[in-house]
Amino acid sequence: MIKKEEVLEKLPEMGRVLTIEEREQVLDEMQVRAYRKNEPIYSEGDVPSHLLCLLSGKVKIYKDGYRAAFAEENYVTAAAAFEPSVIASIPIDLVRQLITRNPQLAWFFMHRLAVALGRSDARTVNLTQKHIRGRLAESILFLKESYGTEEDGQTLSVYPSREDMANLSNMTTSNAIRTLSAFVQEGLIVLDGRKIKILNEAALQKTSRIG
Amino acid sequence: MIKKEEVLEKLPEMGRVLTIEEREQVLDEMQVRAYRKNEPIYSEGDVPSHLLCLLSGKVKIYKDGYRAAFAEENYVTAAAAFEPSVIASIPIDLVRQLITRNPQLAWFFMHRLAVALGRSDARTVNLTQKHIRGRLAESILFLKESYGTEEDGQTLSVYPSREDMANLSNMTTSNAIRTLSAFVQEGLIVLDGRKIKILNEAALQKTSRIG
DNA sequence: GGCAAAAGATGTTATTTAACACAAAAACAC
DNA sequence: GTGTTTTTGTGTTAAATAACATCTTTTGCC
Repeated sequence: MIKKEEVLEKLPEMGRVLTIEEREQVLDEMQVRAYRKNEPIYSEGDVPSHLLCLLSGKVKIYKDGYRAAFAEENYVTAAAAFEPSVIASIPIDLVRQLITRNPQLAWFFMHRLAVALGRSDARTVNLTQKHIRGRLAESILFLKESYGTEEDGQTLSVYPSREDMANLSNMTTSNAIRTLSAFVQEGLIVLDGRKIKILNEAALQKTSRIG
Repeated sequence: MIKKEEVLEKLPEMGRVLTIEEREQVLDEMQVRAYRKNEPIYSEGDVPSHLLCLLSGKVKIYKDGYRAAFAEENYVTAAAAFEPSVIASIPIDLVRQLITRNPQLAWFFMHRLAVALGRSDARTVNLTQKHIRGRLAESILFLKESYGTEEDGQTLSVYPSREDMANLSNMTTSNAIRTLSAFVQEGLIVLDGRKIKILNEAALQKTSRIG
């Protein structure tokens, strides 16, 4: 069982800009739920009525998470737990209320949306302007930035399948396998099953830029 | 000379959510300026200190406009007037103040950012999953949606060069020229210099989907 | 008008990447 | 364990698209 009091501490940056009373209200109306591995969280076409916050675990989102509720569109993607995960859901009406009363929260979300928009545009450039090697190198670096590494500081702490890597980098699974092998040959990375260990990050960054 | 009073009327949806006093303040601090054709508006690396609103004319933006100021990043793109244009610039500090006091304005911007993020993601899919014909067809339809048509309801009211079409669709100029010609052969469009007249929008939409 | 520069058009070739076929290995079920 | 499915790996072929060369037409400028 998850204690709600512990949850708000984890609501990453959002909790910080809330007043005591607002926190109370969030705790009151929020639902917290655990998901098993591969359990669906939302499906394409669903109406987003809650702001979803991933508290722990990992989720495979096919496009995005918190965007749909604000755009007042339905989900165009689906999401499922990638490993056992805990998710808090806050009714979007409450979020709207809070934003109305707390301008700092409004800035918080605007800022995140604007940053996400910049990233999305950068990703478009990455996927359209770079060749296979550059795209795959970028994906590996992206995974490191997003999820970090194990204690050695080199091994990614996510273990994506070759197919996942292919989807992330917009290429066929065959080409992801082949190109990963090439990176191993060149001493950029080491593979151990699905574990990816970065040996030469500088060279990987260079590959991401020039292919 | 442009009268400021006339300007606020034109600030598209933003003006609507402002109170009388807020409008006064915007009018007071806002600068309005005309740009000649091809005159640069901002350059890559500039620090965005104002919210820019295009009042009339057309601007060629290489990536986006109002995003950078909220993301608190510098411009990663450049923009120039595509034809004679008028632009209002509102200090971002004032916008921040207004948002703090007027929650509706916060919602307005959040909504737009969220919608733009959805579009950006859709564009990524468009450019990565579709083949040349699909991408070019989509670009033509996009231009119709964004800028509309002349009185005949068929001729686009923008006149992009072949190179512009190529950049928009992520292909070489040669291929843009060739594919546009193919569309003419197939009776989808008619070309007259840079004018593009849509003859068969349904078929164009089908081409955009299936290539 | 006449020249220079830019834009448009078209054909040929080279490269990249997807598609496909198949085999080996690993994960999973019973 | 044994059979089954999924994932991974590798080679071959075919398709899409970029790169390049060349020519024509249009545009802008003096």
